[in-house]
Parts: sequence; C-alpha cells; structure tokens
Amino acid sequence: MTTARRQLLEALFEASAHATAEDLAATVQARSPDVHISTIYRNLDELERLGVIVHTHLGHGPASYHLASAPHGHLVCEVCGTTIEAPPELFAELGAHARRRFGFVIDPRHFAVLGRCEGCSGDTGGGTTT
Amino acid sequence: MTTARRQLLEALFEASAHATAEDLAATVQARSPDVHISTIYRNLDELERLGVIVHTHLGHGPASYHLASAPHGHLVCEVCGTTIEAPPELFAELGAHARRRFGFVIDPRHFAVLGRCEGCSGDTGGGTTT
DNA sequence: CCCCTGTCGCAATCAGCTCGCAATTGGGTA
DNA sequence: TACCCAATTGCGAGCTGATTGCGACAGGGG
Repeated sequence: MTTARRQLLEALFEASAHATAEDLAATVQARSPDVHISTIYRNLDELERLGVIVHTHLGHGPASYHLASAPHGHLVCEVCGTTIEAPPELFAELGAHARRRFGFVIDPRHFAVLGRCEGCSGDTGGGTTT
Repeated sequence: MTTARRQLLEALFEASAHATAEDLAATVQARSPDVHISTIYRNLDELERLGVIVHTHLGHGPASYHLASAPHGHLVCEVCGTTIEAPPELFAELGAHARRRFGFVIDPRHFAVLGRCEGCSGDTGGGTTT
C-alpha cells in the first residue's frame, strides 16, 4: 500500500535468503532513510499475518525472514554458523511420524535444526563424554 | 562447588522439564534469596559447557534448560504452546538423511520443532494459502 | 477539497541475557 | 587451624532484539 511497505517487499525479493529485520531495514533505508525500524517490524508482522513471508529462528541471534513462496527448512551449524537450506522433503518422514505418533503437524518452514556441518562434525574435543 | 551451584543443580533436578533461567532462579532464590540471576546464567552456562545440561529454544520466549541425561527433542505447538517431548528416535531418519545428503550431523536435543498439536491442527483459518 | 482511517516516525520501554568490578568464599597447603 | 590464591559471587550497568503508545501525516472516498 504505502511506500515503506512496497520497499520492504522489494528488499525481501532482493535479499535472497535469511535476511534479518535489520538487514531489510538497511536495504529500505538506503532508499528511504526515514523509514523507521519499527515500521519494518510492523510491516514484517503484517506480511507474515498475510502469509506472504515467514520468519525463522536460525540460532541465538535475530530472526530471519524470507518469502513464503520458497519453502525450506534450515540446518544450522552450531560451531561455525553455516546455514544450509534443506528441502521440505527432508522433513517428510519426521512429519509423518510426528503426526502418526502425536497427532502433531510439523511446520518445516519455521524452525532451524541445529547440529554440525560437514567441516565441524569431525571432533572438536567436547562431545564424547561417555 | 559452591552453594549457589549446588542449589542450581537441585533446582534442575526438581524442575523436571523445560525450566527457564528465571524459573530456576526462583527456585534457588526460595532458599537463598541472595543468589543473583546473573549467577544463575553463569552457572547454567558452565554446566552446559560441562555437558551436564542442555538448553533449548522452545519458541519466542526464554530458553529452557534440562539435564543432558534425558535426551529428547521437542514438538511445540505454535498456536497453544503445548510442548511434547519427542524421543530421539523420532529424528533418526531426518538425521540419517541430513548426514547422507549434506554431511550434516543434527543435534536432536537442541532444537524445537514448531507446528500444530492435535487439538490445534484442525483449521484455524490461516494456513491453506495454496 | 475535506474527512477518516490507517500508517508512519519516534522515543521510550521491555525481555532476555551479558559484562566489569570489587568483595567474598571455598579449598588446598603447611 | 591459619593462610593464600583463585574462582565465584552479587550488583548494577549495558547490550541486542523487538514492541508499544502517541501524535503527526498521508492517501483514498465522498
């Protein structure tokens, strides 16, 4: 509707993946310096309510936003922070089991799976406490 | 070692599941009112480094802590907040696939799976935007 | 052109958590 | 038991991420 809203959408399209509210704010503010961060948050909220975008918590930091039209889960390395976009089918079986066993319908777009990426899964001298 | 630390452990044993730092602080402070919240955080941190406990992010709120000796994942309903403890085997296949496909070793104890529980998965008038 | 509704900009505020610092506490040693 | 060293504690300030209340403004309908 408004300029701020339109530019936020543009920023979302340009920021291909995992943009935080601050990232998006920076992009929007590059064009319209007056757009306040709270406006970004409010519009992000609105857009999410409309189902246009989804937000994900990739770890301890700020939430990431991306378009709902690119559904995927996330594999986040807790050592180096690498984020892998995982196709929804990776979660198909987990989803089926959760549903069968607990009647629980998972939302693979709205959570990150922590763990260790290929490079960090060797041994970091901490894990094997048996 | 110290009183604060010992009482924090006690609190962790008593608070069977999903205790937040503030919950634990309250429990500890019921006995030792002088124990400061920052001490709780520091000890929680230390205990986690030692592998005694793990913390999980169940959603938007504060992190939850529990003993590492009870490994499980979490299914959290994003509508009503219900938390289901999921046995690690629920994630076995996801883990195998992630490893095979991305070389990524998941940590089923350190993430919550958002979604909808049995009672909330009917239809809330939002989801089916296809 | 005016009014009305919704949105914006702003600063204050909140929640969750971390940090620096000085005093205290606990444990090991003699 | 007394002493000493280092780790730990209590405390408040501070930081990041996010939200809210409020007055001003903009844009669309009549």
